[in-house]
Amino acid sequence: MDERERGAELRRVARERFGWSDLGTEQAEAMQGLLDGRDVLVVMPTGSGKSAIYQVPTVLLGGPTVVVSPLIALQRDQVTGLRDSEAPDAVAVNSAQSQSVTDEGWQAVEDGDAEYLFLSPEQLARKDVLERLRELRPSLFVVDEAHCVSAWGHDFRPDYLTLGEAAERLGRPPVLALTATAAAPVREDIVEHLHMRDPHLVTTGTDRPAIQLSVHTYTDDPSKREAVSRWTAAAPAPGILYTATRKDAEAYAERLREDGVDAEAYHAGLRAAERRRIQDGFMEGAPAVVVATSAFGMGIDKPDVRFVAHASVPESLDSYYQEVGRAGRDGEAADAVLFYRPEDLGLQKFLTSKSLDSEALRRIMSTLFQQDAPQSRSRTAELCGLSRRKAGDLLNLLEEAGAVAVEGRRRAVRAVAGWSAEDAAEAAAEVFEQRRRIDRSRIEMMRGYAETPSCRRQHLLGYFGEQLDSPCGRCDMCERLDDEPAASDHASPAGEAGPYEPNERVQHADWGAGTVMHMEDDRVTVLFEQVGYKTLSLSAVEEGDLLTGA
DNA sequence: CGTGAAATTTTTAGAAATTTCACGGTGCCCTAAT
Repeated sequence: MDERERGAELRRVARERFGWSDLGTEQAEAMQGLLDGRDVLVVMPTGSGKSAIYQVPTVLLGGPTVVVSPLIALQRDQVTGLRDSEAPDAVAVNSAQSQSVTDEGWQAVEDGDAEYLFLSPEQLARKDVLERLRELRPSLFVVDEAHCVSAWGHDFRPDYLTLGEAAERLGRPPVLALTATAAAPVREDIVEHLHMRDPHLVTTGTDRPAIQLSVHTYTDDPSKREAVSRWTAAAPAPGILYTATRKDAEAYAERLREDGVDAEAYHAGLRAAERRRIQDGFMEGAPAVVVATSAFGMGIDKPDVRFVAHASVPESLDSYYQEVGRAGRDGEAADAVLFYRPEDLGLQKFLTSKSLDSEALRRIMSTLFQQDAPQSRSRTAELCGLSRRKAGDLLNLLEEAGAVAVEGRRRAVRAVAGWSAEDAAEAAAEVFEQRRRIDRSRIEMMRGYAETPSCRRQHLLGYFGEQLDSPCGRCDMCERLDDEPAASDHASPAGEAGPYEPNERVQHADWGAGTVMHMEDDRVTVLFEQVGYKTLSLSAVEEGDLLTGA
Protein backbone atom coordinates (compact mmCIF):
# COMPACT_ATOMS: atom_id res chain seq x y z
CA MET A 1 0.00 0.00 0.00
CA ASP A 2 1.45 3.38 -0.88
CA GLU A 3 1.20 6.52 1.16
CA ARG A 4 -1.91 7.86 -0.56
CA GLU A 5 -3.81 4.62 -0.23
CA ARG A 6 -2.92 4.43 3.42
CA GLY A 7 -4.03 8.02 3.93
CA ALA A 8 -7.38 7.15 2.35
CA GLU A 9 -7.62 4.03 4.50
CA LEU A 10 -6.98 6.06 7.67
CA ARG A 11 -9.66 8.55 6.67
CA ARG A 12 -12.12 5.76 5.92
CA VAL A 13 -11.58 4.20 9.36
CA ALA A 14 -11.84 7.61 11.03
CA ARG A 15 -15.16 8.19 9.28
CA GLU A 16 -16.74 4.77 9.56
CA ARG A 17 -15.58 3.64 12.97
CA PHE A 18 -15.19 6.95 14.81
CA GLY A 19 -17.53 9.26 12.96
CA TRP A 20 -14.89 11.89 12.20
CA SER A 21 -15.49 13.50 8.86
CA ASP A 22 -11.84 14.35 8.31
CA LEU A 23 -8.40 14.23 9.86
CA GLY A 24 -6.13 17.18 10.53
CA THR A 25 -2.86 17.41 8.64
CA GLU A 26 -0.81 16.78 11.76
CA GLN A 27 -3.05 13.95 12.91
CA ALA A 28 -2.70 12.18 9.56
CA GLU A 29 1.04 12.79 9.48
CA ALA A 30 1.50 11.24 12.91
CA MET A 31 -0.69 8.23 12.05
CA GLN A 32 1.28 7.62 8.84
CA GLY A 33 4.46 7.63 10.88
CA LEU A 34 3.09 4.94 13.17
CA LEU A 35 1.92 2.79 10.26
CA ASP A 36 5.45 3.09 8.84
CA GLY A 37 6.69 1.60 12.11
CA ARG A 38 8.30 4.80 13.33
CA ASP A 39 8.34 6.32 16.80
CA VAL A 40 6.36 9.56 16.92
CA LEU A 41 6.43 12.46 19.39
CA VAL A 42 3.32 14.62 19.15
CA VAL A 43 3.13 18.09 20.69
CA MET A 44 -0.40 19.39 20.19
CA PRO A 45 -2.81 21.37 22.39
CA THR A 46 -5.42 19.39 24.30
CA GLY A 47 -8.70 19.26 22.47
CA SER A 48 -7.06 19.00 19.06
CA GLY A 49 -7.61 15.26 18.79
CA LYS A 50 -4.43 13.71 20.12
CA SER A 51 -6.16 10.48 21.12
CA ALA A 52 -7.28 9.88 17.55
CA ILE A 53 -3.62 9.49 16.59
CA TYR A 54 -3.42 6.06 18.18
CA GLN A 55 -7.08 5.12 18.07
CA VAL A 56 -7.37 5.02 14.28
CA PRO A 57 -4.14 3.15 13.42
CA THR A 58 -4.97 0.53 16.06
CA VAL A 59 -7.85 -0.62 13.85
CA LEU A 60 -5.46 -1.18 10.94
CA LEU A 61 -2.68 -2.84 12.93
CA GLY A 62 -2.69 -6.40 14.16
CA GLY A 63 -2.26 -6.38 17.91
CA PRO A 64 -3.79 -4.35 20.70
CA THR A 65 -2.54 -0.91 21.74
CA VAL A 66 -1.04 -0.31 25.17
CA VAL A 67 -1.78 3.17 26.50
CA VAL A 68 0.09 4.49 29.53
CA SER A 69 -1.98 7.15 31.20
CA PRO A 70 -1.08 8.90 34.48
CA LEU A 71 -4.43 9.16 36.24
CA ILE A 72 -6.90 6.38 36.92
CA ALA A 73 -9.76 8.87 36.58
CA LEU A 74 -8.47 9.75 33.12
CA GLN A 75 -8.27 6.10 32.12
CA ARG A 76 -11.86 5.60 33.18
CA ASP A 77 -13.04 8.50 31.00
CA GLN A 78 -11.12 7.22 28.02
CA VAL A 79 -12.45 3.68 28.41
CA THR A 80 -16.03 4.94 28.70
CA GLY A 81 -15.58 7.18 25.67
CA LEU A 82 -14.45 4.27 23.50
CA ARG A 83 -17.19 1.92 24.75
CA ASP A 84 -19.84 4.37 23.65
CA SER A 85 -18.59 4.45 20.08
CA GLU A 86 -18.45 2.13 17.06
CA ALA A 87 -14.71 1.90 17.64
CA PRO A 88 -13.05 -1.11 19.26
CA ASP A 89 -13.53 -1.45 23.02
CA ALA A 90 -11.07 -0.47 25.70
CA VAL A 91 -10.25 -1.78 29.15
CA ALA A 92 -8.17 -0.53 32.05
CA VAL A 93 -5.88 -2.36 34.42
CA ASN A 94 -5.32 -0.67 37.77
CA SER A 95 -5.64 -1.03 41.50
CA ALA A 96 -8.82 1.00 41.81
CA GLN A 97 -11.07 -1.68 40.38
CA SER A 98 -11.85 -5.15 41.68
CA GLN A 99 -9.79 -8.15 40.67
CA SER A 100 -12.71 -9.61 38.73
CA VAL A 101 -13.11 -6.48 36.61
CA THR A 102 -9.39 -6.53 35.91
CA ASP A 103 -9.54 -10.22 34.97
CA GLU A 104 -12.43 -9.61 32.61
CA GLY A 105 -10.44 -6.78 31.06
CA TRP A 106 -7.42 -8.98 30.38
CA GLN A 107 -9.69 -11.65 29.00
CA ALA A 108 -11.41 -9.22 26.66
CA VAL A 109 -8.07 -8.12 25.20
CA GLU A 110 -6.81 -11.70 24.94
CA ASP A 111 -10.00 -12.72 23.12
CA GLY A 112 -9.66 -9.78 20.77
CA ASP A 113 -12.85 -8.17 22.06
CA ALA A 114 -10.96 -5.07 23.22
CA GLU A 115 -8.14 -3.34 21.37
CA TYR A 116 -7.03 -0.64 23.81
CA LEU A 117 -5.49 -1.40 27.18
CA PHE A 118 -4.98 1.50 29.61
CA LEU A 119 -2.43 1.18 32.38
CA SER A 120 -0.59 3.37 34.87
CA PRO A 121 3.22 3.50 34.70
CA GLU A 122 3.32 1.66 38.02
CA GLN A 123 1.51 -1.30 36.49
CA LEU A 124 4.20 -1.53 33.82
CA ALA A 125 6.83 -1.86 36.52
CA ARG A 126 5.31 -5.24 37.47
CA LYS A 127 6.84 -8.37 36.05
CA ASP A 128 3.58 -10.34 35.81
CA VAL A 129 1.86 -7.49 33.99
CA LEU A 130 4.72 -7.17 31.51
CA GLU A 131 4.70 -10.90 30.84
CA ARG A 132 1.02 -10.95 30.15
CA LEU A 133 1.28 -7.91 27.89
CA ARG A 134 4.17 -9.39 25.95
CA GLU A 135 2.08 -12.39 25.00
CA LEU A 136 -0.54 -10.07 23.54
CA ARG A 137 2.07 -8.80 21.06
CA PRO A 138 0.98 -5.17 21.24
CA SER A 139 1.29 -3.24 18.00
CA LEU A 140 1.59 0.22 19.57
CA PHE A 141 2.98 1.60 22.82
CA VAL A 142 1.44 4.96 23.69
CA VAL A 143 2.45 7.32 26.49
CA ASP A 144 -0.22 9.94 27.12
CA GLU A 145 0.65 13.17 28.96
CA ALA A 146 4.25 12.31 28.18
CA HIS A 147 5.64 15.44 29.85
CA CYS A 148 4.98 13.60 33.14
CA VAL A 149 8.02 11.47 32.30
CA SER A 150 10.09 14.59 32.79
CA ALA A 151 8.10 16.43 35.44
CA TRP A 152 7.17 13.49 37.66
CA GLY A 153 9.63 10.75 36.83
CA HIS A 154 12.66 11.95 38.71
CA ASP A 155 11.21 11.94 42.17
CA PHE A 156 7.48 11.76 42.43
CA ARG A 157 6.66 8.76 40.25
CA PRO A 158 9.95 7.11 39.35
CA ASP A 159 8.24 4.28 37.48
CA TYR A 160 7.90 6.71 34.58
CA LEU A 161 11.64 6.34 34.08
CA THR A 162 11.34 2.63 33.38
CA LEU A 163 8.79 2.94 30.56
CA GLY A 164 11.52 2.76 27.92
CA GLU A 165 12.60 -0.63 29.18
CA ALA A 166 8.99 -1.72 29.47
CA ALA A 167 8.43 -0.98 25.78
CA GLU A 168 11.44 -3.09 24.92
CA ARG A 169 10.22 -6.01 26.94
CA LEU A 170 6.92 -5.89 25.10
CA GLY A 171 8.71 -6.56 21.83
CA ARG A 172 9.34 -2.89 21.12
CA PRO A 173 6.36 -1.82 19.01
CA PRO A 174 6.41 1.77 17.70
CA VAL A 175 6.31 4.25 20.59
CA LEU A 176 3.94 7.21 20.46
CA ALA A 177 4.42 10.02 23.01
CA LEU A 178 1.65 12.59 23.37
CA THR A 179 1.87 15.93 25.16
CA ALA A 180 0.29 19.36 25.00
CA THR A 181 3.35 21.49 25.58
CA ALA A 182 6.97 20.59 25.83
CA ALA A 183 9.98 22.88 25.83
CA ALA A 184 13.08 21.49 24.12
CA PRO A 185 14.65 20.03 27.28
CA VAL A 186 11.39 18.31 28.19
CA ARG A 187 11.18 16.81 24.72
CA GLU A 188 14.71 15.54 25.05
CA ASP A 189 13.85 14.00 28.39
CA ILE A 190 10.83 12.24 26.89
CA VAL A 191 12.82 10.88 23.96
CA GLU A 192 15.61 9.70 26.24
CA HIS A 193 13.54 8.02 28.92
CA LEU A 194 11.14 6.33 26.52
CA HIS A 195 14.14 5.13 24.49
CA MET A 196 12.57 6.58 21.36
CA ARG A 197 14.46 5.87 18.14
CA ASP A 198 14.84 8.71 15.69
CA PRO A 199 11.32 9.90 16.55
CA HIS A 200 9.24 11.77 14.05
CA LEU A 201 8.24 15.08 15.69
CA VAL A 202 4.75 16.27 14.87
CA THR A 203 3.74 19.60 16.31
CA THR A 204 1.24 22.33 15.80
CA GLY A 205 2.27 25.70 17.20
CA THR A 206 1.85 26.09 20.92
CA ASP A 207 0.60 29.68 20.65
CA ARG A 208 -2.95 30.37 21.80
CA PRO A 209 -3.55 33.81 20.32
CA ALA A 210 -6.98 34.33 21.90
CA ILE A 211 -5.51 34.31 25.38
CA GLN A 212 -4.59 37.72 26.80
CA LEU A 213 -1.49 37.39 28.99
CA SER A 214 -0.96 39.62 32.02
CA VAL A 215 1.13 39.77 35.17
CA HIS A 216 0.10 41.86 38.18
CA THR A 217 2.97 42.48 40.55
CA TYR A 218 2.66 43.09 44.29
CA THR A 219 5.10 43.77 47.07
CA ASP A 220 3.12 42.64 50.10
CA ASP A 221 1.02 39.56 50.64
CA PRO A 222 -2.22 41.10 51.97
CA SER A 223 -2.65 43.46 49.04
CA LYS A 224 -1.98 40.66 46.60
CA ARG A 225 -4.63 38.52 48.26
CA GLU A 226 -7.11 41.33 48.15
CA ALA A 227 -6.38 41.96 44.46
CA VAL A 228 -6.69 38.25 43.58
CA SER A 229 -10.08 38.03 45.31
CA ARG A 230 -11.42 41.18 43.70
CA TRP A 231 -10.18 40.38 40.22
CA THR A 232 -11.51 36.83 40.31
CA ALA A 233 -14.89 37.88 41.66
CA ALA A 234 -15.25 40.38 38.82
CA ALA A 235 -13.92 38.19 36.00
CA PRO A 236 -16.38 36.56 33.61
CA ALA A 237 -16.87 32.88 34.48
CA PRO A 238 -16.25 30.03 34.05
CA GLY A 239 -12.70 30.18 35.25
CA ILE A 240 -9.95 28.52 37.25
CA LEU A 241 -7.92 30.13 40.02
CA TYR A 242 -4.72 28.24 40.79
CA THR A 243 -3.11 28.47 44.22
CA ALA A 244 0.17 27.11 45.58
CA THR A 245 -1.30 25.43 48.66
CA ARG A 246 -4.44 23.58 49.68
CA LYS A 247 -5.01 26.06 52.46
CA ASP A 248 -5.00 28.97 50.01
CA ALA A 249 -7.43 27.12 47.75
CA GLU A 250 -9.86 26.76 50.65
CA ALA A 251 -9.38 30.37 51.78
CA TYR A 252 -9.91 31.94 48.35
CA ALA A 253 -12.93 29.74 47.63
CA GLU A 254 -14.47 30.81 50.93
CA ARG A 255 -13.82 34.47 50.24
CA LEU A 256 -15.26 34.23 46.73
CA ARG A 257 -18.41 32.58 48.03
CA GLU A 258 -18.80 35.46 50.49
CA ASP A 259 -18.61 37.76 47.48
CA GLY A 260 -21.42 35.84 45.83
CA VAL A 261 -19.32 33.78 43.40
CA ASP A 262 -20.22 30.12 42.85
CA ALA A 263 -16.74 28.87 43.73
CA GLU A 264 -15.37 25.61 45.14
CA ALA A 265 -11.94 24.53 46.29
CA TYR A 266 -10.28 21.52 44.66
CA HIS A 267 -7.13 19.74 45.79
CA ALA A 268 -5.78 16.27 46.42
CA GLY A 269 -6.81 16.38 50.07
CA LEU A 270 -10.48 16.03 49.16
CA ARG A 271 -12.21 12.69 48.98
CA ALA A 272 -12.33 11.10 45.55
CA ALA A 273 -16.12 11.40 45.28
CA GLU A 274 -15.94 15.09 46.16
CA ARG A 275 -13.27 15.71 43.57
CA ARG A 276 -15.33 13.93 40.97
CA ARG A 277 -18.39 15.96 41.89
CA ILE A 278 -16.57 19.29 41.57
CA GLN A 279 -14.89 18.36 38.31
CA ASP A 280 -18.11 17.10 36.72
CA GLY A 281 -19.96 20.12 38.08
CA PHE A 282 -17.43 22.52 36.56
CA MET A 283 -17.90 20.85 33.18
CA GLU A 284 -21.64 21.42 33.50
CA GLY A 285 -21.27 25.05 34.61
CA ALA A 286 -21.57 24.88 38.39
CA PRO A 287 -19.38 25.71 40.19
CA ALA A 288 -18.50 28.56 37.87
CA VAL A 289 -15.08 28.97 39.42
CA VAL A 290 -12.77 26.26 40.72
CA VAL A 291 -10.02 27.34 43.10
CA ALA A 292 -7.42 24.63 42.88
CA THR A 293 -3.90 23.41 43.42
CA SER A 294 -2.08 21.80 40.52
CA ALA A 295 -4.17 18.67 41.15
CA PHE A 296 -6.91 20.13 38.97
CA GLY A 297 -6.78 20.10 35.23
CA MET A 298 -5.49 16.99 33.54
CA GLY A 299 -8.24 15.55 31.39
CA ILE A 300 -10.35 18.67 31.69
CA ASP A 301 -11.37 19.71 28.24
CA LYS A 302 -13.92 22.47 28.70
CA PRO A 303 -14.05 24.77 25.71
CA ASP A 304 -15.45 27.94 27.30
CA VAL A 305 -13.11 28.59 30.23
CA ARG A 306 -12.81 32.38 30.20
CA PHE A 307 -9.92 32.83 32.60
CA VAL A 308 -7.09 31.01 34.25
CA ALA A 309 -5.66 33.06 37.09
CA HIS A 310 -2.67 32.21 39.29
CA ALA A 311 -2.69 33.50 42.86
CA SER A 312 0.93 32.42 43.10
CA VAL A 313 3.68 31.31 40.72
CA PRO A 314 3.87 27.61 39.78
CA GLU A 315 7.19 25.74 39.68
CA SER A 316 7.98 26.31 36.04
CA LEU A 317 6.88 27.96 32.83
CA ASP A 318 6.06 24.49 31.56
CA SER A 319 3.46 24.02 34.29
CA TYR A 320 2.29 27.57 33.91
CA TYR A 321 1.55 27.27 30.22
CA GLN A 322 0.03 23.85 30.67
CA GLU A 323 -2.43 25.38 33.12
CA VAL A 324 -3.00 28.53 31.09
CA GLY A 325 -3.77 26.34 28.08
CA ARG A 326 -7.03 25.30 29.72
CA ALA A 327 -8.48 28.73 28.91
CA GLY A 328 -10.19 29.74 25.70
CA ARG A 329 -10.16 26.45 23.84
CA ASP A 330 -13.20 27.60 21.89
CA GLY A 331 -11.02 30.28 20.35
CA GLU A 332 -12.93 33.08 22.04
CA ALA A 333 -11.11 35.68 24.12
CA ALA A 334 -9.82 34.50 27.48
CA ASP A 335 -7.57 35.85 30.21
CA ALA A 336 -4.42 34.44 31.77
CA VAL A 337 -3.39 36.52 34.76
CA LEU A 338 -0.48 35.83 37.05
CA PHE A 339 -0.53 37.55 40.44
CA TYR A 340 3.14 37.79 41.19
CA ARG A 341 5.24 38.34 44.27
CA PRO A 342 8.94 37.48 44.07
CA GLU A 343 8.68 36.02 47.59
CA ASP A 344 6.27 33.37 46.31
CA LEU A 345 9.13 31.77 44.42
CA GLY A 346 10.44 30.68 47.83
CA LEU A 347 7.71 28.11 48.30
CA GLN A 348 8.52 26.55 44.94
CA LYS A 349 12.17 26.43 45.91
CA PHE A 350 11.21 24.60 49.06
CA LEU A 351 9.03 22.12 47.21
CA THR A 352 11.86 21.22 44.83
CA SER A 353 14.46 20.78 47.55
CA LYS A 354 13.95 17.30 48.90
CA SER A 355 16.98 16.05 50.73
CA LEU A 356 19.01 13.04 49.76
CA ASP A 357 19.66 10.04 51.98
CA SER A 358 23.34 9.39 51.28
CA GLU A 359 23.52 6.76 53.98
CA ALA A 360 20.93 4.74 52.05
CA LEU A 361 22.95 5.21 48.85
CA ARG A 362 26.02 3.73 50.53
CA ARG A 363 23.95 0.91 51.98
CA ILE A 364 22.62 -0.03 48.55
CA MET A 365 26.12 -0.07 47.08
CA SER A 366 27.65 -2.18 49.83
CA THR A 367 24.70 -4.56 49.71
CA LEU A 368 25.04 -4.96 45.96
CA PHE A 369 28.78 -5.59 46.29
CA GLN A 370 28.01 -8.58 48.51
CA GLN A 371 25.80 -10.22 45.89
CA ASP A 372 27.18 -12.86 43.54
CA ALA A 373 24.57 -12.20 40.88
CA PRO A 374 22.51 -9.21 39.76
CA GLN A 375 19.45 -8.65 41.91
CA SER A 376 15.96 -7.49 41.03
CA ARG A 377 15.04 -4.01 42.16
CA SER A 378 12.46 -5.20 44.64
CA ARG A 379 14.90 -7.76 46.09
CA THR A 380 17.49 -5.00 46.48
CA ALA A 381 14.98 -2.85 48.32
CA GLU A 382 14.24 -5.76 50.63
CA LEU A 383 17.90 -6.48 51.32
CA CYS A 384 18.53 -2.84 52.23
CA GLY A 385 15.41 -2.43 54.30
CA LEU A 386 14.06 0.31 52.03
CA SER A 387 10.72 0.76 50.33
CA ARG A 388 10.60 -0.30 46.68
CA ARG A 389 9.85 3.31 45.79
CA LYS A 390 12.79 4.82 47.62
CA ALA A 391 15.22 2.13 46.55
CA GLY A 392 14.09 2.51 42.95
CA ASP A 393 14.61 6.24 43.13
CA LEU A 394 18.12 5.89 44.56
CA LEU A 395 18.99 3.10 42.10
CA ASN A 396 18.04 5.41 39.25
CA LEU A 397 20.48 8.01 40.60
CA LEU A 398 23.22 5.42 41.00
CA GLU A 399 22.58 4.12 37.51
CA GLU A 400 22.77 7.61 36.06
CA ALA A 401 26.03 8.13 37.94
CA GLY A 402 27.37 4.93 36.36
CA ALA A 403 27.87 3.07 39.63
CA VAL A 404 25.05 0.62 39.06
CA ALA A 405 24.44 -1.35 35.89
CA VAL A 406 21.12 -2.72 34.71
CA GLU A 407 21.34 -6.20 33.28
CA GLY A 408 19.39 -8.00 30.62
CA ARG A 409 15.70 -8.25 30.12
CA ARG A 410 14.98 -8.70 33.79
CA ARG A 411 16.38 -5.26 34.58
CA ALA A 412 18.33 -6.70 37.47
CA VAL A 413 20.89 -4.38 39.05
CA ARG A 414 24.50 -4.92 40.04
CA ALA A 415 27.26 -2.70 41.35
CA VAL A 416 29.82 -1.67 38.74
CA ALA A 417 33.32 -2.85 39.61
CA GLY A 418 35.83 -0.18 40.59
CA TRP A 419 33.45 1.98 42.60
CA SER A 420 33.56 2.31 46.35
CA ALA A 421 30.29 2.76 48.19
CA GLU A 422 31.55 6.18 49.24
CA ASP A 423 32.44 7.35 45.71
CA ALA A 424 29.21 5.99 44.30
CA ALA A 425 27.15 7.83 46.89
CA GLU A 426 29.01 11.02 46.08
CA ALA A 427 28.57 10.63 42.34
CA ALA A 428 24.85 9.94 42.78
CA ALA A 429 24.60 12.98 45.03
CA GLU A 430 26.20 15.01 42.25
CA VAL A 431 23.56 13.79 39.79
CA PHE A 432 20.94 14.74 42.35
CA GLU A 433 22.46 18.18 42.86
CA GLN A 434 22.59 18.81 39.15
CA ARG A 435 18.93 17.98 38.86
CA ARG A 436 18.17 20.33 41.72
CA ARG A 437 20.14 23.13 40.08
CA ILE A 438 18.08 22.63 36.96
CA ASP A 439 14.84 22.66 38.98
CA ARG A 440 15.98 25.90 40.58
CA SER A 441 16.77 27.43 37.23
CA ARG A 442 13.30 26.48 35.99
CA ILE A 443 11.91 28.51 38.86
CA GLU A 444 14.15 31.37 37.79
CA MET A 445 12.63 31.14 34.30
CA MET A 446 9.28 31.68 35.94
CA ARG A 447 10.72 34.83 37.46
CA GLY A 448 12.04 35.79 34.05
CA TYR A 449 8.55 35.64 32.57
CA ALA A 450 6.99 37.61 35.41
CA GLU A 451 9.64 40.30 35.21
CA THR A 452 10.23 40.48 31.47
CA PRO A 453 10.49 44.04 30.17
CA SER A 454 8.96 43.17 26.80
CA CYS A 455 6.24 41.12 25.12
CA ARG A 456 5.06 38.22 27.33
CA ARG A 457 4.05 36.03 24.43
CA GLN A 458 7.40 36.39 22.72
CA HIS A 459 9.05 35.45 25.97
CA LEU A 460 6.77 32.46 26.59
CA LEU A 461 6.94 31.05 23.07
CA GLY A 462 10.68 31.62 23.07
CA TYR A 463 10.89 29.33 26.06
CA PHE A 464 9.14 26.64 24.02
CA GLY A 465 11.55 27.13 21.16
CA GLU A 466 9.17 29.05 18.92
CA GLN A 467 10.02 32.44 17.48
CA LEU A 468 7.27 35.06 17.39
CA ASP A 469 8.52 37.67 14.97
CA SER A 470 6.80 40.74 16.36
CA PRO A 471 5.30 41.69 19.73
CA CYS A 472 1.88 40.09 20.10
CA GLY A 473 -0.27 43.09 21.00
CA ARG A 474 -2.35 40.92 23.33
CA CYS A 475 -0.42 41.09 26.58
CA ASP A 476 -0.02 43.69 29.29
CA MET A 477 3.51 44.59 28.20
CA CYS A 478 2.46 45.25 24.62
CA GLU A 479 -0.33 47.46 25.87
CA ARG A 480 2.04 49.32 28.13
CA LEU A 481 4.55 49.82 25.33
CA ASP A 482 1.77 51.09 23.07
CA ASP A 483 1.00 53.73 25.66
CA GLU A 484 4.61 54.84 25.72
CA PRO A 485 5.64 54.99 22.06
CA ALA A 486 9.08 56.29 22.98
CA ALA A 487 9.78 53.10 24.83
CA SER A 488 8.70 50.83 22.01
CA ASP A 489 11.98 51.40 20.12
CA HIS A 490 13.38 49.57 23.03
CA ALA A 491 11.60 46.34 22.18
CA SER A 492 13.71 44.01 20.11
CA PRO A 493 13.17 44.65 16.40
CA ALA A 494 11.53 41.69 14.72
CA GLY A 495 13.59 39.24 12.76
CA GLU A 496 16.89 40.98 13.25
CA ALA A 497 19.67 38.45 13.37
CA GLY A 498 21.46 38.58 16.71
CA PRO A 499 24.83 37.08 17.48
CA TYR A 500 23.11 33.90 18.69
CA GLU A 501 20.34 31.77 17.27
CA PRO A 502 17.88 29.64 19.25
CA ASN A 503 19.05 26.03 19.53
CA GLU A 504 22.64 27.04 18.81
CA ARG A 505 25.17 25.07 20.85
CA VAL A 506 27.49 27.21 22.96
CA GLN A 507 30.23 26.78 25.51
CA HIS A 508 30.78 28.82 28.67
CA ALA A 509 34.03 28.91 30.62
CA ASP A 510 32.43 28.13 33.98
CA TRP A 511 29.12 26.55 33.12
CA GLY A 512 30.13 24.23 30.31
CA ALA A 513 28.05 23.27 27.30
CA GLY A 514 24.61 24.67 26.70
CA THR A 515 21.91 25.48 24.18
CA VAL A 516 20.70 28.98 23.35
CA MET A 517 17.02 29.14 24.26
CA HIS A 518 16.10 32.65 23.28
CA MET A 519 17.15 36.25 22.83
CA GLU A 520 15.45 39.23 24.34
CA ASP A 521 16.58 42.84 24.01
CA ASP A 522 20.20 42.73 25.08
CA ARG A 523 19.96 39.44 26.89
CA VAL A 524 20.43 35.84 25.92
CA THR A 525 19.07 32.84 27.81
CA VAL A 526 21.02 29.60 27.69
CA LEU A 527 20.12 26.17 29.05
CA PHE A 528 23.36 24.73 30.43
CA GLU A 529 23.41 20.98 30.91
CA GLN A 530 25.15 21.23 34.26
CA VAL A 531 23.59 24.29 35.85
CA GLY A 532 20.27 24.86 34.11
CA TYR A 533 18.94 28.12 32.69
CA LYS A 534 21.07 31.26 32.83
CA THR A 535 20.25 34.64 31.42
CA LEU A 536 23.29 36.66 30.38
CA SER A 537 23.66 40.25 29.31
CA LEU A 538 24.85 40.41 25.72
CA SER A 539 27.25 43.27 26.33
CA ALA A 540 28.87 41.38 29.19
CA VAL A 541 29.07 38.26 27.04
CA GLU A 542 30.77 40.18 24.24
CA GLU A 543 33.18 42.06 26.50
CA GLY A 544 34.29 38.99 28.36
CA ASP A 545 34.05 36.65 25.36
CA LEU A 546 32.05 34.35 27.65
CA LEU A 547 30.26 32.22 25.10
CA THR A 548 31.95 30.38 22.28
CA GLY A 549 30.37 28.26 19.59
CA ALA A 550 30.58 24.54 20.25
C1' DC B 1 12.31 30.31 51.37
C1' DG B 2 8.41 32.75 53.65
C1' DT B 3 4.46 32.93 56.73
C1' DG B 4 1.85 32.96 60.77
C1' DA B 5 1.03 31.29 65.23
C1' DA B 6 2.95 30.19 69.59
C1' DA B 7 6.46 30.65 72.93
C1' DT B 8 9.85 33.26 74.96
C1' DT B 9 12.28 37.41 76.26
C1' DT B 10 12.45 42.33 77.26
C1' DT B 11 10.92 45.60 79.88
C1' DT B 12 9.06 47.19 83.84
C1' DA B 13 3.61 44.83 85.57
C1' DG B 14 0.53 44.60 80.98
C1' DA B 15 2.42 45.00 76.49
C1' DA B 16 5.69 45.00 72.89
C1' DA B 17 9.54 42.98 70.70
C1' DT B 18 11.96 38.92 69.56
C1' DT B 19 12.81 34.04 68.77
C1' DT B 20 11.17 29.36 67.72
C1' DC B 21 8.54 26.21 65.27
C1' DA B 22 5.63 23.84 62.03
C1' DC B 23 4.05 23.82 57.53
C1' DG B 24 3.82 23.80 52.53
C1' DG B 25 2.17 19.58 45.84
C1' DT B 26 1.30 16.35 42.19
C1' DG B 27 -0.73 9.84 42.35
C1' DC B 28 0.11 5.47 41.95
C1' DC B 29 -0.04 1.02 45.06
C1' DC B 30 -0.41 -2.24 48.90
C1' DT B 31 -1.65 -3.42 53.45
C1' DA B 32 -4.09 -3.21 57.58
C1' DA B 33 -7.90 -1.87 60.09
C1' DT B 34 -13.03 -1.24 59.79
